[in-house]
Formats: sequence, structure tokens, C-alpha cells
Amino acid sequence: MLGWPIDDAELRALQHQLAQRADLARAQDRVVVSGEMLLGGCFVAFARGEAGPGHPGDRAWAAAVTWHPTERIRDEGEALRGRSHARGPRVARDTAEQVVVRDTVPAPYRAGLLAEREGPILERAVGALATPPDVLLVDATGVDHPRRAGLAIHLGAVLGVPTVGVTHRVLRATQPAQPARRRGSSAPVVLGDEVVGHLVRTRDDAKPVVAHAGWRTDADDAREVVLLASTPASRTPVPLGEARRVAREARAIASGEWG
DNA sequence: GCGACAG
DNA sequence: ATCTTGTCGC
Repeated sequence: MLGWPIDDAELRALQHQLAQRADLARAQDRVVVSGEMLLGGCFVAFARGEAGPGHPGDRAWAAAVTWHPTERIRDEGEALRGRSHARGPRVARDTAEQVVVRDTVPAPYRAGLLAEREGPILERAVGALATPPDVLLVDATGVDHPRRAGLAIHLGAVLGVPTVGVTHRVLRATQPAQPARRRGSSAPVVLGDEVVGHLVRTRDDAKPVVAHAGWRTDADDAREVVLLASTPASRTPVPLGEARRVAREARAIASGEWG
């Protein structure tokens, strides 16, 4: 019953169920946010030239990375870097692990149905990690969705991994107020009568990002995780930015733009 | 009827 | 998401 329906009606029905399960999981198994946790990020890069909503069969590269906000991984990290990615995408110094998968996607993009396009390949990418993250950042909404179950919630439920959604703008929520100009400031994102996320200033004077409640996380957790995952130098949460870079480098290598 | 609409 | 030149700022 969990999975990635190709049929619109089936996905919509599943999303209604996921919304209920997510409420329960949020009430009973909320993640404990701390600076010690392993953070993950994932991203899908599509073949160049496939602009617009795309089509079934589009080629895509999905990357997943894990990253630790505080400790600098030394021995194991160095060994992992030197071993497995000699000619693949570059591995950033503080990255714990990174993987890439390549596949075609089954559907075009449509607002509210992003799971059809990106769900399966993202599950594969994150599933390829030897050690799953304590919290996974996803480029998608969570409760801010027509059926209160955006891809961040869906992916977390399928993987059994807590998630937080990160987007550039809201989907169905009321347009939030502008947070103060300093890193750490935020403004609530409201859908109906509930707070489903926060607009978060991750860098002084930079455009804020939207942090969405996801699987086993609420709006406040999302805000905290996004601040943990970003630095004064990176507006975009590091695991997401790294996953994006890795996926795009893999695409460049496969396309012969590398050498 | 018209506009909005994650990636 | 991807397509793309120039341009503003530290």
C-alpha cells in the first residue's frame, strides 16, 4: 500500500492516508533535534534540454549525501573518499557519504503530484546509502500540500526516515510575512489554522527558504534542522546543496562534458 | 470563469 | 527543474 502510484487517483488517495499517518507519527515519534545528528540531503538533476514540466521517460540523476553539522570526520571519511569515488563527482571535505543513481522517471512534473516524477528515483538514491541519516532534507513541501502530504512526507514514510522539506516558496499556504534580515529569523507558514512550516533566514540579508514539517518532524523541528544544516556562508542547507552539485556533476560526466 | 500552482 | 547574459556586490 505504500509506494509510488503512477495513477493520479491512486496517488491522491494514498496522500490522504499519508497525511493521517504523518499526524500520528508526529504526535508519537517526533525526532529529537540535536547538533550531533547525521543530516542527509537528496536531489534530482534532469537531462539538459528537458525544460518545462518534462515527460515520462526523462533521464535523471539522483544523489544522496550525508553530512555532520559539527564533528569533522577524519579516518573513516578519508578512507571512504579515497576508495570509492576516484573518478566520480567530487566529495566535499565534511561529507560522510555520497551516492548517485541514474534512471528514467515515469511522469512529468505537476504541482501536487511531484511524487510521481521524483519519488521512485529518490527512494533508490537514499536507499543506496550505507548509513541512513537521522533526518533527511528533501526539495519539496510537507503538510503544505493540497492533500497535506507533499513529497517530503511521502518519501519519509516510504523510507522510514524522518524528513524536513525545503522549498523556495510555499505551495498552498498563505503567503508568509518576511522574517527579519538576520540569520536565524523566521516567520510562520500557515495553512488553514495550523503552522505547517517556517520561512527561515539562513543567511544575513539573503532570500529566506521555506522549512516544511515532514515525516516525524513538526514546523519547529523543520526550522531548527534547516538552521543546523545551513551555515553563515551557505544560504542553502549544505546537504541539499551538495546533493545538487553531486547529481549535476554525475550528469556532466555521463554526458561527456567531463573528459 | 480566472488565476495559482513544490520540482 | 532547465534554458541563459549581463550585472550588482564583497
